[in-house]
Amino acid sequence: MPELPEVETIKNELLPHVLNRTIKSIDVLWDRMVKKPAVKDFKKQVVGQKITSLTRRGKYLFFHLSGGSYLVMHMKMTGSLVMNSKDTKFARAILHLDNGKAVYFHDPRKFGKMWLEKDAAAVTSRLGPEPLDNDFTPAALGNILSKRTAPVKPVLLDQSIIAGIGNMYADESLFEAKIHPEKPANKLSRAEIVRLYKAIQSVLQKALKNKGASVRNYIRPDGAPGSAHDEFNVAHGVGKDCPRCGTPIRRIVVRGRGTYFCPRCQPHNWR
DNA sequence: CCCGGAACCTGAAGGC
DNA sequence: TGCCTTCAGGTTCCGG
Repeated sequence: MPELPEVETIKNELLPHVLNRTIKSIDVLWDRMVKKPAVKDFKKQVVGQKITSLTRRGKYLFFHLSGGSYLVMHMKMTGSLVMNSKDTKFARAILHLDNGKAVYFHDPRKFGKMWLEKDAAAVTSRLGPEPLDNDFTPAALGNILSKRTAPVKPVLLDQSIIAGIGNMYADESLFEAKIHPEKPANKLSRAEIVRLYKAIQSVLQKALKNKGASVRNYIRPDGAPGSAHDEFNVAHGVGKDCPRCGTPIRRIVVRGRGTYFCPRCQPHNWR
């Protein structure tokens, strides 16, 4: 599902198609995907606008419009953006551009949303730091974790704490850092914090290099899949056995989220 | 404040 | 083979 590496890939690959293009018309095929304003007003306010930039923050995508407002999109679990798609079975909205091309918002599960904001800060002010930004340091991560008593995994998933990490990259990062997903965040040792920091960086960078992970419907704007899932170690139980020690991968539920980990490499080493 | 759970959805997977 | 149930999970909202 689209997390930071997937949304970043969508942004990078969509940009050349949409930059400086004017939106000629919009088909909304599933009204409830438009959060605000009402569909009729939404269309009125978007049609005729030029796309002056495309940016990402966390898992949100921002189309900067010439009028100064922002068309915001969130893919949630099964959304994808495809240029000139031929498969329209799950198309929920279509943006027609003045170069004859069209952006298709596909979403089998209908969780995805798009809406208008006058100010991007309405969305971004509620988000924690970008994990790949320079100001996100091991010290910053340690500071965040030291204030939380919750299990470390749901802390990684909380977008107001760190933006962009979802279920699969949280599992992969904790595996790489050899940390049990249920270990209370404030009980991580200094060494574990550094390992987790490095793991988050390498897991996200590697996924970016591979253009995202194509599990659950994610495809890139040109219709091709990403390949980051080929390098997953534990997410979704891949392989069933730990690639490092051969121990069977375990699945538990942490705060309602399916969680895969190696009970031997990620030991219960507290209290 | 913090937490748990429901709601939103429907394709896929599992059980019988 | 096929019907029925359960699961998946990002975000928001509601209740305790």
